[in-house]
Amino acid sequence: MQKWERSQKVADLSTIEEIAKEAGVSRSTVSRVINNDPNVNEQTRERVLEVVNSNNYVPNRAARKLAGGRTGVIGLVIPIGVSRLFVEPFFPILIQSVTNRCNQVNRSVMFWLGEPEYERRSITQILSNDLLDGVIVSSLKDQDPIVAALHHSQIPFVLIGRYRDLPVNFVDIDNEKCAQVAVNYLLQTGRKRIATITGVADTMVSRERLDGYRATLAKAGFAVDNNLIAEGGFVEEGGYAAMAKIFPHKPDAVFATNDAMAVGAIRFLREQGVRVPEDVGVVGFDDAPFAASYKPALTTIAQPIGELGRRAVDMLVNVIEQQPNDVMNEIFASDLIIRESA
Amino acid sequence: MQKWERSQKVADLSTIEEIAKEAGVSRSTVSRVINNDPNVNEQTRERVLEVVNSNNYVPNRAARKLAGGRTGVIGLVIPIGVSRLFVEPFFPILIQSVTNRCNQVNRSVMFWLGEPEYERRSITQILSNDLLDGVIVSSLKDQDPIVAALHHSQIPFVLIGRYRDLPVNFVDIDNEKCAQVAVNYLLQTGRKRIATITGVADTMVSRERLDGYRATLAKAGFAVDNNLIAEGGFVEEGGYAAMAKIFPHKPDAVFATNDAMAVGAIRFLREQGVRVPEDVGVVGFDDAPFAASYKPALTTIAQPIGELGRRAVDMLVNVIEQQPNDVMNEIFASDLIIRESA
DNA sequence: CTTTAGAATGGGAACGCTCCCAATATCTGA
DNA sequence: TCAGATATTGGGAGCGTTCCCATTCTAAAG
Repeated sequence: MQKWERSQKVADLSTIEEIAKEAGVSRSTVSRVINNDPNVNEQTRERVLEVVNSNNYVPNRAARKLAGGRTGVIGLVIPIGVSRLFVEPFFPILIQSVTNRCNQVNRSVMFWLGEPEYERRSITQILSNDLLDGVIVSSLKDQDPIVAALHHSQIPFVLIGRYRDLPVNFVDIDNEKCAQVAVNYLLQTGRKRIATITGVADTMVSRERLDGYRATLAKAGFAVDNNLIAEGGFVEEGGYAAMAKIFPHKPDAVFATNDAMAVGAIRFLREQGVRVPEDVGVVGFDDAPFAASYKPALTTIAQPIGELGRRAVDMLVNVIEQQPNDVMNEIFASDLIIRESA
Repeated sequence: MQKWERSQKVADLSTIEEIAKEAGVSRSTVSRVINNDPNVNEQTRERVLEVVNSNNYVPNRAARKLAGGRTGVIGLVIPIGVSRLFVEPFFPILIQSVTNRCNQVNRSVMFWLGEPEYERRSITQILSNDLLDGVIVSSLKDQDPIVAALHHSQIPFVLIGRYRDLPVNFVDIDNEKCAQVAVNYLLQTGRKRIATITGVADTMVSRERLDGYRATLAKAGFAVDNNLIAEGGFVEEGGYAAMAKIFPHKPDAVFATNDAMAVGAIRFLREQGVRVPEDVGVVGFDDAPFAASYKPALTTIAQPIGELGRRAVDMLVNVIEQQPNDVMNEIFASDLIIRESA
């Protein structure tokens, strides 16, 4: 009930003008204080701050926005369907890390999840949503029109995962390198017929991981057998189906480009009476929370998902506030976690 | 590229005043049209609408709010930590269904995910976030101060899951009844020592499921053995640990109050060489996406999660627009899905 | 043909903030 | 001691809406 009273008090002095009066200064001075303008006398600042805090004053975001300021609201757009959203741990972790960081830096998050497909309406809604200071977009398909639209608009934005066609701000991991590490490990452990299960076509991340797979195999002097490549759409069922397609071609290892598909693949193998890792080694990708406790525990590439989300927020805030001329990129390292499955 | 040009056009005529000029009417008339005021000549309305549409005009939400209108933004608050968020499929599905419905009814979603704990600051931030028309809250603990705060403020809100201490709007399932169905099924199949793994203490949902378990057992003439009750915190690890505690007391069945814990319990049982369902039957709760493909396929209670989310949105929109005097409640039915684990 | 109710429309004021410029207070050095 | 900076502060204007009241127009009634 105490908190209840506090929140009651919120309503008492709720405009900048009221705070100003209480503190014995002008509206402008209060504005300067809450916006960290250096041109304020230190004592005045303290006095104002005290009134602000004791009244639990929070500036009205709508008014602030209208007057040309910022709202402190960041948009998060993840254009994928339900099926992936709740199967891949990537997304909950990402969402969590983005929202947490936003809260830390005193921002709110507005959310758009995978519409079946962008229509003009959705994009318009996001872009012309005057409440947003900036936007974070993850898991794009190639040519997703939202990027061009965002790029053309003046709204600051950051991608999680890179984009080919335009110079944009992004954070990402080095997918090609990751694939290389995974495949090399498989090669080192003596595998000869290494398959791969790819994610979603039209996707940078899928393409890069596949490129890495191909390049590494080629470099090691192995021919790439297209029968050993199948698409799994990043979901467990897809991994199962892809494994079914690949299996007749006698792989002795599989690089599944995420853990959900690795699990699907293992499920298929198990049903065939194939032992993992003895007969076929499986490497996943993501280091999902279940990866360690799964039987067999998954050998997998650990993406710093939380770090990606946090950095995306920081980068976006930086773009919003500093308006730099150059685009910013940041590539994160990932590790191979060796466990039981390969 | 076409879409790009469209979004360019958005910027052209972007204020109500410009639209008014273009349509040859006043600001007020345009406002009436976009707010569906009946006092507008039909021809005028059409003309205005045409200009609005061809210019892809969207009213400025900040201005609208400031002038006393609505923003069309709904807050979604889910006060749980990461650990549950990405382990329980309940949340992604809920989030997805809420955001989708919001998009359908032309609303945006603003998001607060499980802070370690509410501080005054968080609540203030949510409540005094003048950008919100209303709030949906899910997965509360008892006495969560946000409910009292919300209740006291004038902000319309709807809970997903009921709340004991105050008359509030909510949607929910009948947890007690569900538990009854699950336990009765176990009894019917001849189980004699039925255990239960509860979720998070201080939680209506846990308490209700436990009450249902107790009542059903009592009604069937069985004594309730507290050794057969353990808390699992709604996570897989917790289910495993709870099963470890219960196991020495020779249960022949377990009602796990969600699927994640059911999986944890089965993992433990398997490690002990116990067969499921032959030696110990396991019933879960949620009908998680993995429940059907799990081995053994989970017998579980199917909650209409998507429906809960959608109805919560509809109810909230109704509250926002109609401002009814009475609180609204809606209880959804759930089904027992019989598969292999019991 | 005039009057009047009602339909349709227009425009001022206000919402709470930031930006900008002007005004005042304080300090510096010769 | 005084001009000229410099530090601090104050207040008007305006952001794009909605609400409310006033005004204009229309058509029916007398």
